[in-house]
This record gives sequence, C-alpha cells and structure tokens, in this order.
Amino acid sequence: MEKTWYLRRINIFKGMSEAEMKQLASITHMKHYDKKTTIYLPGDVSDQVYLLKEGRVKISKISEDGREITLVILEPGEIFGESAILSDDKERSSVAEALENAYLCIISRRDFEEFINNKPELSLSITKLMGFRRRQIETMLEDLVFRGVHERLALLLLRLADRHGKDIGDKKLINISLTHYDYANLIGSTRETTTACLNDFKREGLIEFQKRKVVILTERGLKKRAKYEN
Amino acid sequence: MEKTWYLRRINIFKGMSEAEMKQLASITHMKHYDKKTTIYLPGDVSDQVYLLKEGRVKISKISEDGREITLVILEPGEIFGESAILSDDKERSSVAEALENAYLCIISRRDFEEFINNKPELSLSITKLMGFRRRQIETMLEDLVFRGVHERLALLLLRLADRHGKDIGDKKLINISLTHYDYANLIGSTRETTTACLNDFKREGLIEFQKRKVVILTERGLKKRAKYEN
DNA sequence: TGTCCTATGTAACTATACTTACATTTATTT
DNA sequence: AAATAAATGTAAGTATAGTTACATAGGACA
Repeated sequence: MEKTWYLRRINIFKGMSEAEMKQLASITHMKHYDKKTTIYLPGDVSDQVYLLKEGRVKISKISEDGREITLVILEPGEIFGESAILSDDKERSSVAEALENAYLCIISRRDFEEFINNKPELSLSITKLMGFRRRQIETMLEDLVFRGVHERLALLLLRLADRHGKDIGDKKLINISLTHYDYANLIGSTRETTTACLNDFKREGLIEFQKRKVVILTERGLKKRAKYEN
Repeated sequence: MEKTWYLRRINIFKGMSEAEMKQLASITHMKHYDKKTTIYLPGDVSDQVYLLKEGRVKISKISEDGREITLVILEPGEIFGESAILSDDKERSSVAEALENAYLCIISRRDFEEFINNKPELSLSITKLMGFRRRQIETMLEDLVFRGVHERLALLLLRLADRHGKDIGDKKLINISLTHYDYANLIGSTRETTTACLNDFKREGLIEFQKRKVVILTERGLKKRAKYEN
C-alpha cells in the first residue's frame, strides 16, 4: 500500500524529552467523550487542539441537507483540530465525533502555539503532518473523480486494513466496527449502494463479515477489484 | 537586485529582512517555461521548490487513462512543489504545467530546507500555507460529493472571479484564458457537459464570453445558481 | 422475553452526467 | 492565404449510481 496511508500513524510528539513531555502534560487536560458524541461542529470556535489518547474519532464534512463525507478516522496517538489553529481559522469547518468511547487531551490554542513556538523540530513535524493529510485528501479527491463506487470501496477496505487491520491466519480483520452508512460516507456514496457493493464483494469471495467488522479473504482479489496493481 | 524585488511579492516571504532576501536570492536560479510546457510530472524526483514569478501554473492529478483533475491554478507570487519536500516525498504526485509563458525561481531541496530551518516565523507561514491549501482541497472534495456540475461550475466561476477577476463597469472579467477542457478539469467533469453548462449560463444571461475569457454579468445570479447564499 | 430501534437487504425507478459521434468554428502554422 | 490543428456546439444513447420504498434482521433495553 502507499506509504502515506500508514505513515499517518506518526506520533508527532515522539522524540520529545522528558521535560517537554511534562511541560506538555501540564498544559493539557483530559476529557472523556461517549461513543457517538460530538466533539465539535462546523461553526464552533476553534480554540483547542486535541490529542486522541484512546478510542477512535471521525472527522467529517456535512452538507446543508445533512449528507456527510468523512475525511478520516483517527487512531489513538493522533492529533486533530490543529489545522484551524495553524491557519488562523476562527471557526471549525468539520465535525469531529467519537466513534467509540474516547479519551482526549485538550490543549488551548494559546498554549499550543506557545508550546510549539520555540521547538523547531516539533513545528517541522507538524508541517509534515499537514502535508500528509493534504495528500490524503488529494487522493480521496482523485478517487472520487477517477473511480466508481466498487473501486472506491475496495480501495477503502484495503486502506482500512492497512491502518486498522489485524492478521488472523491468512485473513485480515479490519478491527473497527462501522455501519454501512459509515462506509458510504468514507467513499462519498449512499448507504444502499454501499450495502449492495459490500454484498457483491462477499458473493465474489473477497470479504466476509464478522459482526460489524469486515474480514478480507483475499487482498489480491480486492486489489484487482480496486484496479490497484502493485 | 531585480530578483529580490520579485521575491518580495511572494507572500510567504514578505516580512523578511533585506539580508534574508539577499540570502534567498543567492540560492535561487531563474528559469523560463513556455506556455503548455510541463514543469514536473508524477514520478519525477522532487528535489526542488518553485516560486512563480510571472505567468500562471496549473497543478493537476492524472489518472492512468489520461483523465485530469486540476487542483489549483497558481498566480505570480505563489510557491509550489513544497509539499513533497516538506513531507519527505521522493517523487512528485502531480503534474505542474505552465498555462502561460512563465518565469520561475528554483530552489533546491537542500537549500530550501536549510533556509527555513532556523526561521521560525517563515516555517510557521509555510505551515499556514499548507493548511490553507488543504482546506481548499477539502472544499473541492465537498463540492464534488454534495453538488452537481452546474453548481460546481457556477462556484468555480465565482472563485476564479475572486482570484483572477477584474472589475469592468458592473461586469467582472475573469482575466485568464481557459479552454472548456480546462474548466472541466477544474470541476471534475467532461469537456462536453462543461460546454453545455457554460452555454446554459450564457443563455440565462449570467455570463458572456470574450475570446477565451468569461465575463460574469450578474454575480447574484451565479450565486443563486450555485446555491451559494451569502 | 418481548418490544423498540437501528442496521441491513433488495428491487424498481429515475436522473444526471458520461460516451460517442460528428459538425462547425476559431486558432495556429507554413 | 491555405492548410492544419485545436476548440467548441450539439444531440442521441447509455450507464452508473442515486432515490424511493419496504421488508427483514439483529441488538439493546425494559
């Protein structure tokens, strides 16, 4: 799989000294969000940066009529809400929602700015992070324009497997519980056609279901379906 | 001397001292690209950063079968090619092409990294730039998912007017010569349907053509067409 | 254990925009 | 100025995926 799709895991705070970690901890406070709880909404004041300690968080855009496109699902160790801060944006332009029970470290805008201010290596890795995420979005955009829903779904499953996957024998479990609605939002499609596509893949022997999780039976087959040659 | 004057207009470098400007000029070399000339292609080694001094440059993604989606059209004063550098990407993932005869200042990867290395304010403004472009792409993505071609085209024209527009009486000239193919690539559509949409807008009295340029007759009307209420 | 609510399955219908195909106009080149 | 190439106009046919509309299944909770 492409490098960018797992490099995103980079923890931008790793490699910090003990003292810096303590400093960071001192300006941080922890907060718990229940599953399906909103962390922020478009229009909210963007005066905080979040560090995901535990659980998963979904970042999406919402249309006026309530449709949704999900930009990314974040894993523990990842930072979010930083882009508004770093580009002087007063208001959030996306929704952040806890997909699972989540613990977040919260840093205020001022503290965050001050903290990174005289840590050039840190601000460099943040810049790189912004670059990674930008390229991810660019890839989503490409896929949306150049590929149909079957291809997009196959690609999504491969990427999710990369990011949230667990090997079980020769199969690969995508260890994250998503509804068909969630999958649809991740590929810019509708729930109904996504259901149909998933069942196509199942019928073709590419995947199977385990509760609300997907198991990839043949990565090769899925790649072929995604017209992703490696 | 002349080179420094141009560099001063490049937004992320504004606010730099005279000495720094000279330092920048010393690590830069100028190059001319003819109209319709490729600056880089996907797969090229990304070992340079470009400052657009004169002319316009188009950044696009290309599919395997040669279709194209344009991410942005750059104006003089803008930097590009920086994202690969900043995220340690060895190869370019987009095409850069001169839309008009263009003059570029070229900086090598090493020099660029060294130059920004101990200039925290500069690296901050680069981070902000990355954030800004990321949000632009996110908006493209949203539009692609939530809106039809007429809306996307109307929005595009409004944005182009904003960025490249000139007031002429109560009309607004989009001062950039694009083919219908170019417009199509900017909204993720095809040449034929874009032609049709443009002519719809013309028939509706929203726009008119001046050679290969578009004149917006009623911004209000276009906004209505774009379902863009302000 | 039964009820409720959310999630999934499926199918008919529809619409938007892509394809294909070609004619015509406008630039560019020689 | 003629020849050639590029860009635009238009329409018929088609396909993909969105919409509508239910039916069923599966968890959650009382």
